[in-house]
Amino acid sequence: MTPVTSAQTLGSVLRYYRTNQGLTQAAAGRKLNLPQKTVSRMEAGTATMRLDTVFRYMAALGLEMHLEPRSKPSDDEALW
Amino acid sequence: MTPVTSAQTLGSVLRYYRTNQGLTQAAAGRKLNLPQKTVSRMEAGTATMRLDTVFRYMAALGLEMHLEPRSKPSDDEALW
DNA sequence: ATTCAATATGCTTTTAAAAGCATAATAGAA
DNA sequence: TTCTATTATGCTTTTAAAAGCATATTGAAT
Repeated sequence: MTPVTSAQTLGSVLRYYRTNQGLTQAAAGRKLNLPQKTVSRMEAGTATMRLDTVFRYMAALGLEMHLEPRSKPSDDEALW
Repeated sequence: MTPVTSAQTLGSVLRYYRTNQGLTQAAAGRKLNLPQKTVSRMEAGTATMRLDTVFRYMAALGLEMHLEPRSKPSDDEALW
């Protein structure tokens, strides 16, 4: 759905999917040994987060990523 | 196209889009002040890469990201 | 085979993430 | 408003990315 071009937006999208599954940060993180603290930072949109941490969290939420050419010049607002 | 669930696959996909645009690592990186070295590491699939570095490179290539539920249990092979 | 462009790699400094230890702040329900 | 669950944040150690300096290696063309 929402195109992601920043850590901020990525954080919101991840939070969206987590809450949709009725999970707390701690519960989601437990699945792949990510401490609640780290989940919190990631959802907050920390830009310097490590890539593998993001992929671990995506695995915990059962998500996959797709890359494609940008549709609009810069549409990186959170929409929820 | 290819679902991305790891730094490795992400690297291949980024490389795919770059070469498709007839760009060298240096040329692509120059657009957002990423040294060729960093582009090389990213395309090689360095797992510990920083998230903002990935987004800068995506911007250089005019790409956006989309997250969605995983289609298959684990389909993270490069397909090209 | 040579050559040159392109990619991979090395060393160093500075900067900060990850996670273990935790507590503080906040939101949501009764 | 008062609990309590949830989320945000703090300090420390260990580990490594980013990028400036560069060189080594590889690949593609003639």
